[in-house]
Amino acid sequence: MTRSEEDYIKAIYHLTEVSQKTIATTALASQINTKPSSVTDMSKKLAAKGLVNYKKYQGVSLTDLGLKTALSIVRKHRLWEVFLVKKLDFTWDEVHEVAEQLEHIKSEKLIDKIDELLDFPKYDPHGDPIPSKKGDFPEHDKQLLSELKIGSKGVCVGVKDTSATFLKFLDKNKIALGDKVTILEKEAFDDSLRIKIGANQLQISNQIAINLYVKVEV
Amino acid sequence: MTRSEEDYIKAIYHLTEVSQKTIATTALASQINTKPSSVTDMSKKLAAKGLVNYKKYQGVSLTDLGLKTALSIVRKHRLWEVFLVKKLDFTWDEVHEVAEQLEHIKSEKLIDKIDELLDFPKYDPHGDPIPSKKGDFPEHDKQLLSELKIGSKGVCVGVKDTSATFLKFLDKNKIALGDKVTILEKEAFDDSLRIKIGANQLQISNQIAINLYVKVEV
DNA sequence: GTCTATTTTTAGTCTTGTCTAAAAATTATT
DNA sequence: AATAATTTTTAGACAAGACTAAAAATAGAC
Repeated sequence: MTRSEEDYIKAIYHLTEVSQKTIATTALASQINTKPSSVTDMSKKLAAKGLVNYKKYQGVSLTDLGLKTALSIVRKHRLWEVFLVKKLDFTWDEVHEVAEQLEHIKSEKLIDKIDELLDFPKYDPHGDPIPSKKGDFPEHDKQLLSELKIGSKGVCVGVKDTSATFLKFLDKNKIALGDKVTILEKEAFDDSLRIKIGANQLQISNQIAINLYVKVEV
Repeated sequence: MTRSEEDYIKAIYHLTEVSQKTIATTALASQINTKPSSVTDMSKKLAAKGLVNYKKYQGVSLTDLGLKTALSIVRKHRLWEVFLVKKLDFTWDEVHEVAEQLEHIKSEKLIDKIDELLDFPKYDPHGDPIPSKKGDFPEHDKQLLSELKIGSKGVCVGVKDTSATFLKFLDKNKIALGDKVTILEKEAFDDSLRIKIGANQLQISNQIAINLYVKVEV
């Protein structure tokens, strides 16, 4: 598999996570920063290799083989991210670009050993689950902070937006994965929330609340 | 720089280590497993980028910029090799192929952090010196085992042939870098040597002796 | 010093992955 | 249901890198 093919497979996978059904040519093109005509060409090639289902004018979807391939790439990406943060002191907003390169390294032994070195982590630095070698995901009953009722408590477990901007903003506000949160108040006017996080109280905008995942205490 | 360009630069560097002068098109082609005509094309491109000196029919040599580039790639390659052996328990005959991929990862921070994690090693698992960030090499007065006189003592510090075949052969004979050796006898007939290595005695062929570097005790 | 033999370069082709512009199909509108 | 708008595909072109075959230059042999 070429690097480009892997990028397409991964992009299709990520789009499928949100929209379920087949991925439209234009959607894939914009995800991958290319033109629809290029996507059409590549779709044919990937279909010929048995990685995607493709019918003219109907977009693409991953085959079982394609899904397996995608999961292997996602696994590598997320394991490398953990490695960068845990072993090399990268911050969580720095890891993406480098992992984007490292995910294409071809060596099964390498990634297995990295997994072992990290003691088989289940989540990457942004709280995204790391598929196992077989492709299974750890189950996680996370929900967006914005969905919680007043008074409910939870623990921050992930971010939906993984942009450096958002991550640095969280750092600045001393919000980190693992922190305990309680919803104190909801402001109907702008959907902002007053929360207790760790020992502090904080007023956070809806924009934050809809991008922060929490695991609710039962 | 593309991956291909980096491969050319590295190959020119390695050929220069042995032969000093300008590198012939055919020599470079065979090093890189390609055809002379492809080398000519690439030579022009690299010359246009200021990485090599190239004049028709006269081969190529690295410019200062080219040398700097080569050293940076060699540095990355060798640091990754150390990482694979020290942190991930790869054997010294397994590391080359993977390092060949990892050396192309573009992130200055990444390689600096790897360097730090490994505590700034000076030699790779085969005993080859690791250039510093600035491009300086640790000095090393090594010589081939075959060049030693009877009775002289030394320590194994490197291998000239880094093929998996040779490395595994050394493993099988319990010869490792760091081992102390003494030349006991030289067989004029086939240039084989009887040596003391660690606690054992061993008869080794000239083929081994001309591929094993030792640092002589003074 | 001429005449081979070898090396190197050129010219033209191929593949991968991309693009633009135009044509075809699908979807939306009324 | 017919037409307009959008999406998708095709056709043709281009850049990077590589290859083959032929031409040109250099090196070696006598």
